[in-house]
Amino acid sequence: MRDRVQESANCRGAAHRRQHPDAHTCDLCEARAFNMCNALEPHELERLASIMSNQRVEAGATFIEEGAPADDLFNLTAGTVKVFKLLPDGRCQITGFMMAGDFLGLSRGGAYAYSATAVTPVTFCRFQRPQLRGLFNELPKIERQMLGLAMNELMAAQDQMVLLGRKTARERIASFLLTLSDRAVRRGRPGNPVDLPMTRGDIADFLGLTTETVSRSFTQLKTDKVIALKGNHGVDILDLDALEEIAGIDERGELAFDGIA
Amino acid sequence: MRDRVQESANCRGAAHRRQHPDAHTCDLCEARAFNMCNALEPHELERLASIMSNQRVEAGATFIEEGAPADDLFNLTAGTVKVFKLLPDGRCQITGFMMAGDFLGLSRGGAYAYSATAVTPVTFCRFQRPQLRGLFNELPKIERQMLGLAMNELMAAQDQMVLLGRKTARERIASFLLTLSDRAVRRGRPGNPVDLPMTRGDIADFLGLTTETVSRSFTQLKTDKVIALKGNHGVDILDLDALEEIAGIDERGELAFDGIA
DNA sequence: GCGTTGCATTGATCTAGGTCAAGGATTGTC
DNA sequence: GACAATCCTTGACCTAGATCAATGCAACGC
Repeated sequence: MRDRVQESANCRGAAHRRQHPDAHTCDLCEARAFNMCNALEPHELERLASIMSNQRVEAGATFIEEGAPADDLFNLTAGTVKVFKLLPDGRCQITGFMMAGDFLGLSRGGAYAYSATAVTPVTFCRFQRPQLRGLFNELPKIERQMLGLAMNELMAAQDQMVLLGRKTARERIASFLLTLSDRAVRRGRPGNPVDLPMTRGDIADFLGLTTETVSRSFTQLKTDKVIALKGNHGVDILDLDALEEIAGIDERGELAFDGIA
Repeated sequence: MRDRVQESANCRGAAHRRQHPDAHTCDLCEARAFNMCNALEPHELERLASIMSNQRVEAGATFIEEGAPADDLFNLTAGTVKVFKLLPDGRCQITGFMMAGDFLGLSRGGAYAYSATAVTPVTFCRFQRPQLRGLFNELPKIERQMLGLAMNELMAAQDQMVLLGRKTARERIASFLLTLSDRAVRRGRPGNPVDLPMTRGDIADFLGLTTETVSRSFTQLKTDKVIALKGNHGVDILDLDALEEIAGIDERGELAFDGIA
């Protein structure tokens, strides 16, 4: 979980795209509709593509390490990434699972503010900070778009604080499933058989629980006929109303950020 | 805690400033150095002041209510505000204590994403969203500044998730004291006798604990000679190293956001 | 100056979820 | 397609912090 990704070693497979980044790359991008490129015109997109590289990392690769020099910014185009922080004694808190369209690379004092590990194979656009900063002046639209993304993430973080501070294990699991379902829908995928690419341990580290409690809560919801488990990485929502009731509603409803308002 | 503030009823005292907002108002602003006005030239500041109103609310006043139409944005200039969310059954999670320079008024789907109540008497600049949005086009600097503020808040939120998800009661209290101390220093106030304007109940709702546990943790730290209590609203840090050790370090260190990098 | 009234502290007890320990089920590899 | 390596589930037990219940204290109005 802690080995740094070597570009040369881990980014095969996307190499040809990396060497010829062009507008075409962006045309095919599945994340296009909900990331910072959203508002850009074709020629602006080309400008953006000219300063980025397309990369791919395998599941398990840690490509951002908390405290390391924050040279780059990442925009996910496919796959799932866990973003986490460690306490000195090794306790882990996952602060978010990132998916297509999400941004990565927050820095504080020039160092990454968190670590990031691929949960599935992942592809992303990689930007060098100075170049991206230059582009901000050229295309202020991007900055506005990023502000929107940041605000959305901030609201998601606040929901997560409510979850971590005040919800029971059962409520946390219910909220988690609904959130994942919503995110899938927003990305044009089915919201019902919920896809759980991460392990029970990851879910535990995200929800402030232990693997055992996560497992027990799943079986409890299964016993109550609210969900059905499809292997380790899928969940069927059998009774959506019940699940929402358990979760305490609130997380549903559009996560749409309205400009700055 | 839930009564809506009536402008006419609660904003006396600042009325004359509200009717004549001008650059002078901003000249005297104590929050100037660390809020969104930071980067503005005098004439730009004047432009900003022309679309805002200065207001004051008393301790206990709830001036933002979750779910209400998010018409305005607020920029605190003095005092402390608690930002919180409620679960359907009344459980409360405070997602942050806001101070001079902080922004308030995040919205989702046109409605405020949280409630905000003044912990002490509070003053703020109030903006109507459409007007502020217009100004963004005119002064993109503001947008950049806001992006920085949002990123900083996001990092603080991530630290808080680690606290809520993985820290013990004792560690939470230690972290909380250090964070408050740092924020005071960043605002040019003494960092050592830490000022706690909020109640034990508020602290509990922020740290995901109960009043009793907060109280017990304070007395425990007092017994260990790490802190001394100065009444209910002040704490002397006697052994900073010990406190940092208990907190798990990490939150200290500049919260400085580096542009977008 | 003196009740009143919300805080804060402290104690006794309870419990949700953690910890420890054993199997079972998947998944990937050769 | 069998083995290894994870990952998941379940059970027995334990503990940090919640809950319930007094009691102490200090700020404020009159």
